[in-house]
Amino acid sequence: MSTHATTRVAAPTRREQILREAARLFAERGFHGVGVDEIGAAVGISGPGLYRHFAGKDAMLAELLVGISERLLDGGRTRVSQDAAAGDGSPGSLLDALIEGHIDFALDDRPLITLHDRELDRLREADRKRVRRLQRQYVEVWVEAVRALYPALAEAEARMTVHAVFGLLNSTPHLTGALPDRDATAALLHRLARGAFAAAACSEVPA
Amino acid sequence: MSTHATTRVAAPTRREQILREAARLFAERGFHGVGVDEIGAAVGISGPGLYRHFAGKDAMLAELLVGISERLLDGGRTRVSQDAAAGDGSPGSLLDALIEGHIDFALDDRPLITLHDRELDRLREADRKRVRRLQRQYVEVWVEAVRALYPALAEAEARMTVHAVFGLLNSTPHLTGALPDRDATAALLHRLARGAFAAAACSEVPA
DNA sequence: GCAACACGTTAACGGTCACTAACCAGTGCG
DNA sequence: CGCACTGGTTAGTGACCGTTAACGTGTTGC
Repeated sequence: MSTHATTRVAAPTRREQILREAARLFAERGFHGVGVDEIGAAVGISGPGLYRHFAGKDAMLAELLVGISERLLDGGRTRVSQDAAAGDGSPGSLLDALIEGHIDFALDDRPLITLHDRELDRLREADRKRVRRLQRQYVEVWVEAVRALYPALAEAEARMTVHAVFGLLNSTPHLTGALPDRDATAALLHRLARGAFAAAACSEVPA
Repeated sequence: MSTHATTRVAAPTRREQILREAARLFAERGFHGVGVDEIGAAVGISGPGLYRHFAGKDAMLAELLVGISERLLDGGRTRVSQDAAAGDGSPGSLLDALIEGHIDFALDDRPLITLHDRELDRLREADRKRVRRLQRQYVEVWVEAVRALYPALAEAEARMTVHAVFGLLNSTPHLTGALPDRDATAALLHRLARGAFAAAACSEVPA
């Protein structure tokens, strides 16, 4: 990859570099478990040099979590629009697109996924509310897609199912070590998610 | 251990009380995020009084995590034996029993479930290895049950599916606040898990 | 009665850690 | 040149926190 990269995806700026390493370290050892000196060391500068780029450790976590949540929501909404525009009819296409997008995210940004549901409580009130709002909106995008496909499914059950499927898709970080084959993993996860949704819709209230 | 405890389930001893509150606090704010004074305050004693019952903060976490892992594995193995003994034939009965047991655990001991996959790295090497070993054995119990029901499913995929289903079942702590109806929740989760397993077994390699 | 002990208490200590202060090298620019 | 600004550096500081020390108090067995 590009040391100079004359074109678009410019070389990763220092800020981004710091954020990436911080995400990795936070995911590995927890927010409180990693010191600013370690974060600095991970990008080649040491300790308080970070304060030229961030107001503090909290600010790094906040930017990470808000960033993840925004990217997830944006990605979801983009797929909704694309699917609506393409209007090719197949009823599950939107749900498939959402699942695929989430899987890409879970596989490519494992540290962020870990942080996303692990360190939310370490945020200041304002940031936490913002992240929760974004998360709620993302869930809502999914719930609508699910209910469009399975109209018989009640809203409460759809929402819980979406949460559960998130847990399923986000389970990849728990697989210690690199996973063997990315495509096969993605395909399997996709199948599992669809299976869960189908089961949710089937035999809704079992007497 | 027990001071005298002539009988079985005596009133909750101080130790157990401390463990429960510590689990709750660790789950809420992370191992490093909660101080010994808070744990003490949660059980009515203050600060260093805890050291009459535990060697240190680490020891509490270790006992919690080892305890969870042992209870899970024991529960799983018990159900395997019971199912084998009852030998009533229905092929999915063992898997259903495992799912049900895990759901009971996830719903009744939410803080422990949270700790179980969040704070493992805060343990000393020896304890961490022990917990991982127990977890691996528990997964293996599931993998065998799954492959007994779906013999066509490859072992690697079965194992990954089991991990994913754990993620699905363990998603309940993320549902902020008390869940509305325990039985309905359990039934839904059970259905989702079965759906995921069925999907894993279906159309194993898609060309 | 009293020694031993279980179970607390408060005070202090040592280390860690986020953050600040003060300082400094390079770069672009008039 | 001089000047400002960016992005570093090291040293220090105040707070927090896990742990230990020293001490006290009821209960229990002999």
